[in-house]
Amino acid sequence: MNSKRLLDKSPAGIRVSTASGQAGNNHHAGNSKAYGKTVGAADCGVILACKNDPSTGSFLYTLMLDDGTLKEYPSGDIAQNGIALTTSGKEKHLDSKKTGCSSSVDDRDTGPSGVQKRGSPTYRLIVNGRKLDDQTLMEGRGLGRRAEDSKKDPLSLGPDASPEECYQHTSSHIPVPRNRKASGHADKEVMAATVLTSLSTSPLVLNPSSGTPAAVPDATSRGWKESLSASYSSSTSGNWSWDASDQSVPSTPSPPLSNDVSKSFLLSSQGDDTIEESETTHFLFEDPIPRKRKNSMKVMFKCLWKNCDKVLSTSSGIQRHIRTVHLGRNGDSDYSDGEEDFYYSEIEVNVDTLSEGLSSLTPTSPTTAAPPPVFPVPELPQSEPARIALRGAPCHTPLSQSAPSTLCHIRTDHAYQATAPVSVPVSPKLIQSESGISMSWQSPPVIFKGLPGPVTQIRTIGVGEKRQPVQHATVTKIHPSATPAPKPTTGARKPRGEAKKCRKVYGMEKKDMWCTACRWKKACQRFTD
DNA sequence: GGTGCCGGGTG
DNA sequence: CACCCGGCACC
Repeated sequence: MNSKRLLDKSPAGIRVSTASGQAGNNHHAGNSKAYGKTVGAADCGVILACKNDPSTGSFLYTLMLDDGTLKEYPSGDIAQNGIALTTSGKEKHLDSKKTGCSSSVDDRDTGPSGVQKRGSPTYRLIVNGRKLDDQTLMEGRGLGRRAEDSKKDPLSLGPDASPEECYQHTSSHIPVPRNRKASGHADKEVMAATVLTSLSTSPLVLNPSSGTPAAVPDATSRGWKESLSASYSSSTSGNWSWDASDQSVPSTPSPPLSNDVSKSFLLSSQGDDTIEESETTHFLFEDPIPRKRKNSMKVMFKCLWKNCDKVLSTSSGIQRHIRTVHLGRNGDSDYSDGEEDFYYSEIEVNVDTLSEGLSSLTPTSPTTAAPPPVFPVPELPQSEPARIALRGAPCHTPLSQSAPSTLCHIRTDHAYQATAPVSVPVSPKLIQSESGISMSWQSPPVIFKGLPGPVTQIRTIGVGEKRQPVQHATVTKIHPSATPAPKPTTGARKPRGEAKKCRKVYGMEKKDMWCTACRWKKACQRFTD
């Protein structure tokens, strides 16, 4: 279960954009495919997208150069300029099966046909005749990505980066490298890449064409959910910038989790969480060490103009882009009346890691304290360009939906000492942020401890335990009235769980195999109810 | 009576 | 805090 520990690094250098715009509305249509790949070579930037040019029948590769500018190259030019896209893989079957809509990533982990998921082709990007394998690719990247930001980057251009293949790949379909399990980093980045990729292609609220937030295509959602669930099963996955500075932002949209997500998560967790060697369990659920990732945020600027998803690394660049392309102004002039600010968003990309997310999800994490609200992003003031962190993306991307909400609980043997997630039995309608933004509070559909079971919620809700007040405290900050009256149910004992506990499983003679809680005569954390 | 685990004690 | 344990409720 190496896959449980994934996503140590976020694909900072990975930038994806839907060349055709439509911001997520048709990213399954196969009209345009986006691939993010940062190539360390100085003479190459980031391949942002590969899009089909219906007028010429050829394909255009959108490259972001290190200076933040975008250039488009016909596929022919790409080849002529020495950038060739090849693959050594044999992933055809995968591609054809997944018609670009379903997530291949999650299948890798959770699908029944897990075998096929291993051993992805080795995608290669050839730059000026130099074949860049994963190792090479990670050595240096454009977009200001620091070399240490990533050890591996399995996300590469699709197999046979021919236009054909390019065409077939949707943004939600990222080839998953195989035979990379050993390091584990590959999977991490795959997950990270998938998340970012899908995110960037999700509908933008500011995009009029995107319609209501709920308009996210099912396929997209499913892909998201699947990929996310995969990352959940990895036990460590993305912290989508839930850093402290962002907690104060009440407008962080993050729709409630779907049951699918939780289900997937639970299932995967359950599968992983069967009786194992305690050592393994310890390893898998080991508490990540919280770290600061403040300075690991890379700010990118994304054009919000309808049907335009340009992503540039500099504000000036994006402003220039908007002025020239969308506002029809003289591109040479640096004059800016600030109007451009309306048309691009600042995107914080956590270049550090996705996996550290869990570690930061402390009991006071907004995840538990403030369930992601569901609402459209209000118009952003001109004075401050839209600041949309990934988790706060204006659209209800699956990422924002679930990443923070579902990754919040770490299961450890000491988990009982941490604040356990509590499903507050409050109607979503009752919760409203002080800013007037309605928030949807659903009982976390995701059970934190890996072992699903109805009892868990009953238990957390119904019993006044020491751990509960912490939860209430944080909730109260959001909306005191939403907090049920403290239960003075002293003496109320929660019903005994039905699950076998360590004592029964291992027996007294193997007490050292018990979870710590059991050893300490605390509520078993290994076999939760 | 065995078990789970709360509540409290100790270092 | 980590660790331990008395004692009680549940089965």
